[in-house]
Amino acid sequence: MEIITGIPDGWPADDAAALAVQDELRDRVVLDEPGPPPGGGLVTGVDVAYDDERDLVVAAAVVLDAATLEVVEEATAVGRVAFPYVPGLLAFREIPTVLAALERLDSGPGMVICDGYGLAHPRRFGLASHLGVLTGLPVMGVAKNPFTFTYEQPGPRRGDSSALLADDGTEVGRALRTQDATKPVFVSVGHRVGLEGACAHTLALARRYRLPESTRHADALCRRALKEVQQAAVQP
DNA sequence: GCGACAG
DNA sequence: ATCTTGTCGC
Repeated sequence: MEIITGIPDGWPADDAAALAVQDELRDRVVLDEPGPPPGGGLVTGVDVAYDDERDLVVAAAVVLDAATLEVVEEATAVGRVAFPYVPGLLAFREIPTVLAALERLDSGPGMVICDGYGLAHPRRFGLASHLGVLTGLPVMGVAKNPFTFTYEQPGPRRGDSSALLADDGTEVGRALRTQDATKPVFVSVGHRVGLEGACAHTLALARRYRLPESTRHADALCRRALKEVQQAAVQP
């Protein structure tokens, strides 16, 4: 469980190289599929935690039964941080280790839900889109912040939503209220799923808390796994 | 030029 | 993301 995922050969070494990769992959995104029907099947939450001191990143993938919200399977992976944090280039920091965690699952992941954005991105190719193109899986993103985008405050009730807008007025996602009187989450499409379906999945997975159960489980697991790795580093 | 900016 | 104590509230 302490195998460290290597950074792939040819991984972008600077911003310019990363921008070129986004430019090359962006038109492989599939946006004309409605995606898997909400409320059933499998959904997999992915998330990462960092230790910048040791240059480590731990990724977690947690598979849930979308109907019952029961955990079906969990996997983690440890890697080297593959890129600095640059707004708009988040994917290059997380993807190698997230892929490693996904590959360690025995079950098929179904639809993947990640922290961050897909279409809602400066070049319309955020983490969720990137992960989708690399895996071929349906992927959507649920973010906690609006990034650089603007939105009208949605209604106060669970299920109320409003458009998340880019500078040019394009709808790149939705601000979706998942609980009464709590801050909305920001949903966007990654790959092979529509915005309506992505919002429906988000609501179905956020019955009780603001964030979907998938991301809550993945977040808890990668933090736990990171702590274990840190303990092992101190006490060999 | 300056500030803002998913995680 | 991460650094960090207590605290208000269901």
